[in-house]
Amino acid sequence: MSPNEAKRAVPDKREAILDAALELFVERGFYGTAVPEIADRAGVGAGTIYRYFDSKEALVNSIYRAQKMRFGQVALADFPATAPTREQFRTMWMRMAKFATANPQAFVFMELHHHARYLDAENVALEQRMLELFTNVVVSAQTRGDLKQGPPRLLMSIVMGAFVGVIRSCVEIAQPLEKADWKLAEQILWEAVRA
Amino acid sequence: MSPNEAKRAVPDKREAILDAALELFVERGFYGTAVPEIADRAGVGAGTIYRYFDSKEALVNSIYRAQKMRFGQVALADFPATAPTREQFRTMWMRMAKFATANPQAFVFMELHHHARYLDAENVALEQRMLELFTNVVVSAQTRGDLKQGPPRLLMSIVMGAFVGVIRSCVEIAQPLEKADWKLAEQILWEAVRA
Amino acid sequence: MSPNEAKRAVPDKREAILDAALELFVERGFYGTAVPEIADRAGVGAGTIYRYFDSKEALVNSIYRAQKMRFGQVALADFPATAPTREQFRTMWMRMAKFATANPQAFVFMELHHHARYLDAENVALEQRMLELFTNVVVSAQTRGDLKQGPPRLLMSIVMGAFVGVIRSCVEIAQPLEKADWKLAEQILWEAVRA
Amino acid sequence: MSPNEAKRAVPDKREAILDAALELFVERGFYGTAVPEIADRAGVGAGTIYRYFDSKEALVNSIYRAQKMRFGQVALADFPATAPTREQFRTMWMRMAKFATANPQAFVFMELHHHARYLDAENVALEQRMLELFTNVVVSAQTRGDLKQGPPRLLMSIVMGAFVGVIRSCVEIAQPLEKADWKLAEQILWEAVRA
DNA sequence: CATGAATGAGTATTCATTCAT
DNA sequence: CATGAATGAATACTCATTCAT
Repeated sequence: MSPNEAKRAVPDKREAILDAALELFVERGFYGTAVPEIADRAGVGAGTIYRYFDSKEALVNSIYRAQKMRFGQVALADFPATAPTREQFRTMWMRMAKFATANPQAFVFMELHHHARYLDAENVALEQRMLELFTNVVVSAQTRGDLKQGPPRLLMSIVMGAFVGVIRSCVEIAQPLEKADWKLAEQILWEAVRA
Repeated sequence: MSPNEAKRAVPDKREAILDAALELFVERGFYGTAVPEIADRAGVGAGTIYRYFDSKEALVNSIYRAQKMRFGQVALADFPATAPTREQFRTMWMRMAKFATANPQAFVFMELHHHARYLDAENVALEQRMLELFTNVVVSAQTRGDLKQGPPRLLMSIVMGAFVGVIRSCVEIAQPLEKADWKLAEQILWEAVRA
Repeated sequence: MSPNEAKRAVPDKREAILDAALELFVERGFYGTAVPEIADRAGVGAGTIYRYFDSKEALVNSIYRAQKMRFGQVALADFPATAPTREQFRTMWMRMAKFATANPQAFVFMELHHHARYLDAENVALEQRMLELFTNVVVSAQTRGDLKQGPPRLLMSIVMGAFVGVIRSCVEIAQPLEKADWKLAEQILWEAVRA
Repeated sequence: MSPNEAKRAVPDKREAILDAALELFVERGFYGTAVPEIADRAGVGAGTIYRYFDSKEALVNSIYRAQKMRFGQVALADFPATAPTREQFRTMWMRMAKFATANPQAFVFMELHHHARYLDAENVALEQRMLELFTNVVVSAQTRGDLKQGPPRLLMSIVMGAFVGVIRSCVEIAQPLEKADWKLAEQILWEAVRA
């Protein structure tokens, strides 16, 4: 058995804790979730959580950081900077859709904790950085005359808000969206923001 | 002094509690807000809250019910059922914008508590009823061929999600949107969903 | 209408409070009874209780004092000091039975609060005085050779304990004892303690 | 070190809580005793009580059940069903005396909570069962013509009431009764109820 | 005098965190 | 390393008491 296989075969406790906490934070919120509940669902002792995380706050920040990074990776890796705007929009949207379909809870988690008082400075900065990345993309596209003029913040609020709305609706009825509907949604939003 | 003035002159403690609680629930969440904090901000004793509400849950449900009704009044009163869809859309959007601009916190509050586990049956039913009202409007417009085909739920998620996105963005930067930007947003969303 | 009649016709609030409190203290105990509950049952405002009594403790002490005095009056007034012991015993027993039958709750109340921590010094002294009166009667009877020898305290515990046992049994089944049974009980206890 | 010794060496916290609570409930009553007081006297943290008992009510019911069972064991184990009534009476009385002398507080506790509103259904049933056992013994003895005729409930009230009176008197002066006095009391009560 | 709304200290209970095993 | 029993500070809620009307 290779070390790699071992790792996958014995999923380490840290991962189990992160997964359990993510689920519970989405279901019940941060303050509505007790640490021993997390331990129970993760199948570890309550004390064990404190071997891996300094505190409940550190735990939620770890989750936030990890998911945000993963999302950033998926959404922005090899961003087709030179492709036409229509192409860029479709790519972004579909990558986000892919991530959110595969990890609906992670997506909702990020939404819920966007502006939580217990997010640490590092996460606030991370959030800020990603916002800037997206803003740059929007501004460039506006400059090229491909998107409607107007406050970039407004355009982004609309697109991201709509995207979140669709995901939340999926989570509510516990049913993923069909591929065709994702495409329809993408089409709709493109028609919304294009010049 | 008229009775009406008298009423305004004696600031109602019940109202003060509702206002303070609404603010805090938005800032910190339900479980993140301590009852004495609410009392402090409302300028009343902690025990006083229990003269007006049976429990913290009853309080949050009272707020939800009151705001949802107010929103329903504003958005749906004298709905122009016979007007053209374009006109209907604009009316709805601008009414919602007016409500949300005047009560941004109330709007965020409703979003946050949409699916909270502590919402009582009455509020769940109320929520359901309002969803149906909106759905009917959408389906009618689709039938007339004025809106894009596709799951009504999807269209609504997009429009409402976008609207919420815009409001949240305003709350984040603590600055209301200009009237012109509201019109722009309306235009954008209309282009998104129109046939 | 004479002043006396007026008093009986409009039973004053003080009396109503005392009655309500007596009942509730018996039903639920001192700490188990809330002052507003007393006010409700007495048909007065909560604040009114504090016009007549300094505090909840003062109220319970007032009740104790009043009932104990009434009981002392009934039991010891015109005590037949020169009658034969058998006669004295019967007289005492039947007077106590009469009092307890007419006021079962008052009797249970006194039992329950006999040694409560919140009894004030005056009531402790009153209790002490009445105990001495009874002890004197017992010691005299022992001296005359009419009662069994042994610690007077023991004899009194037995007789009073048995009496209380009978009363509590009546209260439990919410049914007063028949006259014949009272006589039987008296006969039994006399046979218990007579020389 | 044997397992048994180990058990005694590690003083059980559950036991400490039960003991402390029993004492305090006798001293101050159920509602007059604060949970942290119990914790203090037991030498544990306040939260610890809730690892062993669901609530303050569950705690008081646990104590009641345990003591009642212990008392039942002591009083009724190997009951000399075929012995003469005089012998049965002496046996019962002395067993009860032994129990009550060894555990005066436990005895008073049971008396105080006999009819408390917070006794659970199981304890009410237990109480009922034990009452029936005693009633059967009395009725049998009456049938044999060894006890006075009359309501069995009355005879039992008298004997148990007298017994409780004696115990309470001991607790009041914080001094156990001499063996001779127990015998005297037994003699007195026997003469009270015998045919 | 009488009231009952208002208060805040006090209650039962929970929960993040520690630490002996 | 892992545990979960133990802790005590913090929470929701109650209630004796006050005081403006």
